[in-house]
Parts: sequence; C-alpha cells; structure tokens
Amino acid sequence: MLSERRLEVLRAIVQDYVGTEEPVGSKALTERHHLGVSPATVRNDMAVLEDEGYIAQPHTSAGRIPTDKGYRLFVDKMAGVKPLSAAERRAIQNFLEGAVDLDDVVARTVRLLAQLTRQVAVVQYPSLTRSSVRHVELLSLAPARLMLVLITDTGRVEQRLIDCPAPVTETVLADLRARLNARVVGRRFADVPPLVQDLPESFEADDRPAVAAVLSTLLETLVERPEERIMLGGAANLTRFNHDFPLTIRPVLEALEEQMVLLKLLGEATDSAMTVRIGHENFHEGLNSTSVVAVGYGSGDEAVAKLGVVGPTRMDYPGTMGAVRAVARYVGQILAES
Amino acid sequence: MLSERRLEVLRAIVQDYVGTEEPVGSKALTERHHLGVSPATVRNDMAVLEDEGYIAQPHTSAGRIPTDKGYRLFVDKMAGVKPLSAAERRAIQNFLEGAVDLDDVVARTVRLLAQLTRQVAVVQYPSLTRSSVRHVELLSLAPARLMLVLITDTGRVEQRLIDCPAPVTETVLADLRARLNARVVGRRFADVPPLVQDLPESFEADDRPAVAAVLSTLLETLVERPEERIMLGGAANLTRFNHDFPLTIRPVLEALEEQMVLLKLLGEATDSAMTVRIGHENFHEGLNSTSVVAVGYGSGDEAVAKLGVVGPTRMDYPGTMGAVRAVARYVGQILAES
DNA sequence: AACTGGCACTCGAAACCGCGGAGTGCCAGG
DNA sequence: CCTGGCACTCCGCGGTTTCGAGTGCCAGTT
Repeated sequence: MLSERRLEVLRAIVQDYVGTEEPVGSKALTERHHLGVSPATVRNDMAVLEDEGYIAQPHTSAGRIPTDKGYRLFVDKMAGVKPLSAAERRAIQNFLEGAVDLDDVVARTVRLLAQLTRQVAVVQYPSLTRSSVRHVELLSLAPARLMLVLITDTGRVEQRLIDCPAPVTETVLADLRARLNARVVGRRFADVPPLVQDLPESFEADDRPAVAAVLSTLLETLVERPEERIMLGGAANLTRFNHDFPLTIRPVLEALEEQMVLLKLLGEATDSAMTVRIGHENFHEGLNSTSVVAVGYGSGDEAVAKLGVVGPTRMDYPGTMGAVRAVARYVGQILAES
Repeated sequence: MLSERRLEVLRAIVQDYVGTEEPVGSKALTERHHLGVSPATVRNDMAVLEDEGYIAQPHTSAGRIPTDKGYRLFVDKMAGVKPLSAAERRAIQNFLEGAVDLDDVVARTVRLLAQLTRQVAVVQYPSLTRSSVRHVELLSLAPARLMLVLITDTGRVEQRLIDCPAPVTETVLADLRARLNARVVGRRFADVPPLVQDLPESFEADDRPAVAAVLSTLLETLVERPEERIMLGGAANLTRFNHDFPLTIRPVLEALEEQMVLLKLLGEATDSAMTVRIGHENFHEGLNSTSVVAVGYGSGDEAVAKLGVVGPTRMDYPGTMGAVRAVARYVGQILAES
C-alpha cells in the first residue's frame, strides 16, 4: 500500500503532466505544489512509484510521466468529477433546446461535447432495441409496394420499403395498420415479436402473404438489425495534442471511422454508470494511447444509448467526466420532453 | 501561348510530382518521359513555364512543382477523365445495391468514394428543395399533438412534431390527410405552397387553427429549412499525404466539421457538370492546399444533390474525376430504383 | 528511520559544421 | 533552336559538441 504522501505525489505528477504535457521532475513538483518536503524526498517516492509501475521515465534522467496504471489509480482513488459551472450548464441547456428533431439533438450533442471537452465526441443514436414503439405507419406507394414507418418514443424514425407478393387494398391496409398499432404501441421492441405472431391468421387467405411480408420487415427492423448509428465530431481536436505524431493520429482516425469499433468503444454496459477506459484497457490497437470516457443516457430512468469522448490518456479526467455526465443528463431531459 | 512541347513538359511535371510528391528536376523528367530533347532544353522550357506562373521552385536550385495555375491548366487542357475498370464498376454496383435505406445509401457512398479515391469523401443528402413529395402522413400522438411525416421521391423521410391549438378528431385528420396528399403528391417542393394555401377554408371553423398549424409546419419543412445534411468519411486519408504538416491537416479537419463550409465546398451549381476547384480557388483559408472535385447526382435527369472528394492539390485528377463521376452515376441509378 | 543537501553522472535536445549531390542558369558551339 | 559543359547554389544528412534538466546515491542531520 502506498503512503498518503506518495499518492499525493502521484496526483501532483498527473496534474502537472496533464497541464504541461511534459515529463515532470522532482524539483518542478516541489515548487508548484507545496508538499512540504524536499526534492530529494520526492525523488525517493518517485523511485517507489516507478517500481510499483505507476509512473515511468521516457528515458533515463528525464522526468516522470504517469503510466496507464497510474492514471487508473488516479481516477479510481483521487479524481472527483468536476461539476460544470452554472454558466456552462445554462449554455448546454440553451443549445440543446434549440434542436428540432432527433438528428438535430444528436448533432448538437456531438458539437457540444466536442467543444466542452476539446476532444473527439461520440454519440450513439438512441438504440432501437431498448426503446419502445410510439407508432407504426403503413403507406401504399404502389399497388404492391408499401412503406413501413416506425416511430419510437425517443423520436427516432425508421422506414423500410416492402415489396408485397400481391397487391393490397386500402381497406386491408387500414385494417392491418389499426391492429398492428393496437398491439404494439407502447411496447418495448424486444416484446413485440410474440404479440404479432398470429396476425396473419386473422386476414383473408389472399392477403396473408402480404401481411406476412409486412411483419417480417417489421421484425427485421425491430430486432434483427442491431446496427446502431453513431455520430462523431471534434476530430480537429486530435491535432491539439500529438505534436509529435501524425504517426499516432492516423490509427485513431481510422478506428473512429469504424462503426463497430466505436460501438465497442462506448461499451456494452447497460446501466448508466460512467466508464473510463484508459490506454491499453482499450482492446483496439492504435487506441492504446487514448482514453475513453463514456456514459449511458436515456429519456427515462434507463439508458437507451451511450455517449462519450475519446482523447489522449493525458486528459483532464475530472473535467472531462464532469462534462460528459452533464451533457448526458441534459440530453436525457430533452429526449424525455419531446 | 505555350508551345506544344512546353505543355507536354508541364504535364510530365504534374504527373511525376503527383506520383513522387517531390520536386521534379529536368534530368529526371527526360529519363522518365521520352520527350526527345535534352535536359538543357527542358530547363529552358521550365524557365518559361515558371515565368508564366505554371510552376515554381520551393527554393533556388531545387526541382519544380506545379502551382495552382499549373494544375488548372492541366485539368482544363490535358487531363481526361480516366474511366474505371470493369472490376471497379462491378464492385461499386454491388456495394451500393446492398443498401437498405437512404441513410445506408449515403453511408455506403461515402465509404466507397473514400476507398476508391483514397481521399476524404463528402456526400450531400438528396436536397429537400429539389425533390418532390411522395407521401405526407399525419399521425395523432395525443389529442392535440400530431406528427407530420414527409416522404420524398428520393427516399428521404422528415418528421416534425406539431402542437395543435385544439384537439383534432380522427375524422378531420383523415380528411386533411387525404386532401393534402391529393394536392401535393408528385409535386416539387417549391410548387407546393400555392397549392395548399386555401386548404383551411374548406374545414369547419373550429378546425381551422389546427389545419393552419399543420400547414405552416409543412411549409416550414419544405421551404424554410434548406438545412442540408452532409456525410463525410475517409478522414484518415488526410494523413497519407502531409508527412510534413500536422500544421496543414488541422485547418482542413476544422473546415470539414462545418456543415456550411462543406455545402459551399460542393458548390451551388445546379447542373450536373463536374467542378474542380484547386487550391486558392477555394474561398476558405486552410483549404488553400486542397482541391475539391464535386459533381451533382440525381435519381432522374436533374441533380438533387452533390457529392465529391477533397484532397491535396497534388492529386491524381483524372483518376479522382473518373471515380467521382462513376460513383455519382451509380448512386443516381440506385436512387431511381428505390 | 525519515528527510535533506550535495554531487557526479546520464542522456536527450538543440546548435553547429562540413559535405555530397541534385538541380539550376548560362554560355558557347553545333 | 537545341545541346553539352561548367560553375554555382543550397538543401538534407550525418557526426560532433554543448547545455541543462533530471536522476541516483551518499553522507549528514533531526
């Protein structure tokens, strides 16, 4: 176990390094923080911290920088979540309230997060699988061609084209529309399948194939396509750090273009606890010197999607966590209102 | 006027520079291209080309690189549009045909363009203002709360919430829905306003405010919100060039995050001719060493939106133009089919 | 035992230097 | 009008030097 002062030294190192982006030495430490001990003592502490793997030297006789393990200890034991200022909160609220539809909410959220944290922001669209049906609409575009429009309680709209095996009359369509809505409105997506299974049987034999086609498309949309959409922004912030590396920015940009990677980045945890993944804790090569701060958000009590930021491991964790949490809350509010 | 051979020299310089990314000298030129003259002669030609402003030296006694003006002459007079190989065409077709909805079409198009050109791809969603109405749907979410869903012939779907001043009965709603569709389906957006102006008058006085609310939201969606959405991809390609400059990648990334800038980049020309804007021809600072190749695409004869790529001025213009044009065509086809 | 001042040592970053070579401009001759 | 030759320029590269921040260790103090 590390003594109290050693922890204090680690904290000081993290803070200084985050600020200056340069390895921090014993002398600078004692000057900028009043630790009440001499540089020599700090050096001894540093040697211990290094043995334990919390800090490292880029090369002999340079200052120390925190390791992933060091950052981990920092966020677990020492870093609070810095709340935002009142002004910031108001700005968030105002900015998000101007949104006209779901796309706009997500777009604004991304911008907001990127600006607030000065890092790359990632926002997942409210997931289909965790939300519920507000309305199902069926439109006839041509005699044997329908469009299915699905509206969720989070304001998301999905549409699908359906080619029917046979023409469908308006009356049948209206009938189907009414029954469908009666059964599924208000239901969670996952609960829908059993509720509509027997629907075709209540129609004339001639119409059953068409009804079946509609249902299969509906179920496909609801369940079988967990393809989640994601929006990201603030990529320009990648250039703020990384003075040394087009070398390191490259794989990050590549990773950020992969929807799958982004989804995994945000994590699959369904509860709304904030997760911080640091450096090598990220499974993905090329994200080994980045950290991800993510949290769920939702219109109600439960999270329907996640959002977060990815930045260099040397980030201001308390500040970033504060911003992420605050934005998630406000987005949740906005979604609940619409 | 430049002699035939001087043009040939310019072409050779452009091609070599695009390939090697290094200033090209007279000797290398005569070796790689059989110009039939000696290096000394080429040097004289180069001197002339430099006087005319088509090429420049990074510093005395270095090779030459093309200026923006040089590239301009190159694409105007010398560069054809390199057609894609049959294999590439097939790949495009296959890839785009897998799309399930408009979002997916756009997403796939962006990927495709980025991969094909190895540059940053920009695709504008089919514009609202230039497309026509396929269907208007009205849903009642609560007694005095409606949702308007608008489906365009390009498959785009817009939805809006409407708060009505008074509750609306289902019959009135059905009536309104039917009349609305009868009047506007198949119409271009711009033509809609006069067609619905007198609609409120045909309803009971009690319902007119609600009808008016619906109409105003509809018109707002059709006309007053020319906010276009844009998707981009392939940002990682920015790192392929620019070995020298995180300095130059920064402003580009920033510019690419501004929807407005992107829209202007694609240009406002409504016809489907391809535009190439080179270096300083771009109004925007920070895009001064990038070129933009853009072209309109559409489901029919007329362009409903644009797409293109942005890359370094030293790009393979014929190849890029070929890819952009081909992708635009196939996307047009796909949209027409859906 | 814990802390401190002192000291020799290490090693990267920056400055400096010299050189090779690609490329140029110019000129005189075909 | 083209060409070979020639002197010149300057960048890029590798090696050396210097400088200084920072370290580890030790002996001395509290």
